[in-house]
Amino acid sequence: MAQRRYVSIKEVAATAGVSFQTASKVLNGGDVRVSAETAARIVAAAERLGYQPNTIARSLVQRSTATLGLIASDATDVAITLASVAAEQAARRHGHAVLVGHLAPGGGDGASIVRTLIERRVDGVIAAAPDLEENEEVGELLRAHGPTVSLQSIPGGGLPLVGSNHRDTGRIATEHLIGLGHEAIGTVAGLFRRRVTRSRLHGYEDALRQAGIEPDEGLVAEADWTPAGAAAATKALLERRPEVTALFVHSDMMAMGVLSALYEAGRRVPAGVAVVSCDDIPFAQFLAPPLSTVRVPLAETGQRAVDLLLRMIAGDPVPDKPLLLPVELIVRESCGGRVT
Amino acid sequence: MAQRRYVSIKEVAATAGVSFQTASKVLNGGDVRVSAETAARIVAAAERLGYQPNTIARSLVQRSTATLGLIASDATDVAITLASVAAEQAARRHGHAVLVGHLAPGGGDGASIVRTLIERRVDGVIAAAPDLEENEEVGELLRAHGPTVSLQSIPGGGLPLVGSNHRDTGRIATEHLIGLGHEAIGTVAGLFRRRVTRSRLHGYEDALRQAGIEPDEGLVAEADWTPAGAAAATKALLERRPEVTALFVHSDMMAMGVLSALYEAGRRVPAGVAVVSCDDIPFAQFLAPPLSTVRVPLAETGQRAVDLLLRMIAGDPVPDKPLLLPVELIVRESCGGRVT
DNA sequence: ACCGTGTGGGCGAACGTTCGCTCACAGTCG
DNA sequence: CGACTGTGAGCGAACGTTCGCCCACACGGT
Repeated sequence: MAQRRYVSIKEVAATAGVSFQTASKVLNGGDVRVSAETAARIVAAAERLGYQPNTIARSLVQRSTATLGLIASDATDVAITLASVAAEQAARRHGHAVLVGHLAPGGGDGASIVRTLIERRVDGVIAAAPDLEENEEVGELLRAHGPTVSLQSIPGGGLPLVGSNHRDTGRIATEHLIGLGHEAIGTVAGLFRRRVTRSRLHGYEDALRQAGIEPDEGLVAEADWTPAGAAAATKALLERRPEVTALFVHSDMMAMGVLSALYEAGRRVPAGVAVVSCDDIPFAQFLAPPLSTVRVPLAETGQRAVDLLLRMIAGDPVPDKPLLLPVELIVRESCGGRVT
Repeated sequence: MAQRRYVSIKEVAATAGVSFQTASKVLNGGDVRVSAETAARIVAAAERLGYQPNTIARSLVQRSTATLGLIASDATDVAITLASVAAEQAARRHGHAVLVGHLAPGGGDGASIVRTLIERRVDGVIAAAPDLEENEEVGELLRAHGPTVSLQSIPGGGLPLVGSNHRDTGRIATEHLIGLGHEAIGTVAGLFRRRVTRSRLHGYEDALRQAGIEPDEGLVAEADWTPAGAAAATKALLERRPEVTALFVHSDMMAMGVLSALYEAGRRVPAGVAVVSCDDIPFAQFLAPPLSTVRVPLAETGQRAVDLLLRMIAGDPVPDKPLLLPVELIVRESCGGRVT
């Protein structure tokens, strides 16, 4: 457990009887103007001594750390975790490590996280935290810093975005409910000040209007993305509009709270109230009843964000349009119908 | 978005009219043998130029990166996510950044992750991936490397551990079920080859024997920690021992699958089968019915691991005994009784 | 014998810091 | 008035690499 003294390339070179720069060439560099035997000797020495290249020193001269920064939210939200894990794995596949920072609840420490990342000279940043949407300072820091891809809008704009079409999501979910014959369709939405929420609400209203149903504000409940918040919002909604027969919920995590509130209120799902949600987190099918939901390609979002970021780092132009991945309705039982 | 050219301390020094070493002293060092006015001038210059210290260079000379490595499992398991997020936040509170690697399913890339961390010269490593328990190579690398704290046993031993008392967990859950009058108590366990599983199973048997009930192997089902695996295991158990009236499940994530399988089999919870699980992940109370579970202090585990790791890095002796945090039964509805 | 041309390897410089020593200068004391 | 002390700042070296230029040597052709 003793603090390991790392062996440097100089020691390797010494035991192989060459200059350390030559050793560097064969061990890490590509410009191999070295005879095969010398190279073999160096490699053998490195092997024997257990040489581990010091990427810190390398980064210093190359001015690039092969490290990405990832800002994630507090992450009791499984959906975000999914995207960020996928992002990390994708980055590693491309030889990059990932430095993470998880926002404290509220997201007030965003700027300090970004500064940490900058000081460590990450080559680029992925912002996977909805809370950042309200953080001006982070937006500025990120824009000033360097390549950044975000998974949600960042104040001030100008940062490339990878995500999904939220308006479609809201529309698809609502249309499905309409198709099943529902008319009093409520929605348990995320925080109104978030774009995701507003887009999904637009999709919801689009579908309603298209079916000739006038949206009713009383059927819209705001919640804070947590199961607890959603449960409370659902309870209030139920009291306000007991005639509601279907609910579009803005995330699977919130759907858990909704289901729980419905259960407590004695409303059966789907018989009493039909539920469609969004995300399709891995255990959505294990809820009771199995959740019908509009699948958002979370893992793919993470990967695509990394791909894009890496291209930007390589010098490719940044896209001017957000990259929106398609969503897809997954029908299970909570909506009460296999009508697709 | 252009690759930002960072301003170095030399530029700051130049505009302040001092040597860069002096600037270094006031900006980052502690040894301030500098007049107040000079210092002010330097700080002002740094401010104006937007100086961001380059920790890469600093790390090189100080031979310490103020960065920790975190190896996490694939992380659809909320419990692990909880611990690792808490660990990251604790690390940051102490001025350390965290480099993460998420194991691929199966955990075969553990060694490559560790190597990435070592090459980046992390000051210490936290292993928060149960899959590592079967990875010899990772054990060796970690032991050879430097300070490491693990949240589960690592092959070869010798690495300090922070966790909870799994045997207690199994005992407490089972005792509660016994106290409610159950006798045919089954268990949906994790993978048998994991220590956690064996310890919890021991606790389960302890409780049974203490109550004069002889453990029945047919009542023990193995699952792979996923909801899907647990659902399948439950189904099989139900067919094998339809007389079972209570189930101790080895994790809340698996409990979701268990609940789902029970629901499908038409067994009501808790009326038909009582369920107690372990972990108490944040949404355990939003399952249907709300889950009774033995709370494992996951976040605290992550924090304590970081505390310990930091102390080890500072040179404190490594503890010879695992640090086991106490667990606590949380009674909700799935067990069918408020008897404590 | 001379010049060119490869080939194999050495070597200085640079990356941006920290660390500790040196040094100039002014003030204080005997 | 000289020696000592303390203060403020400079400066060389080092951390472990990569990068590109330089050099020695051997070989082939004229």
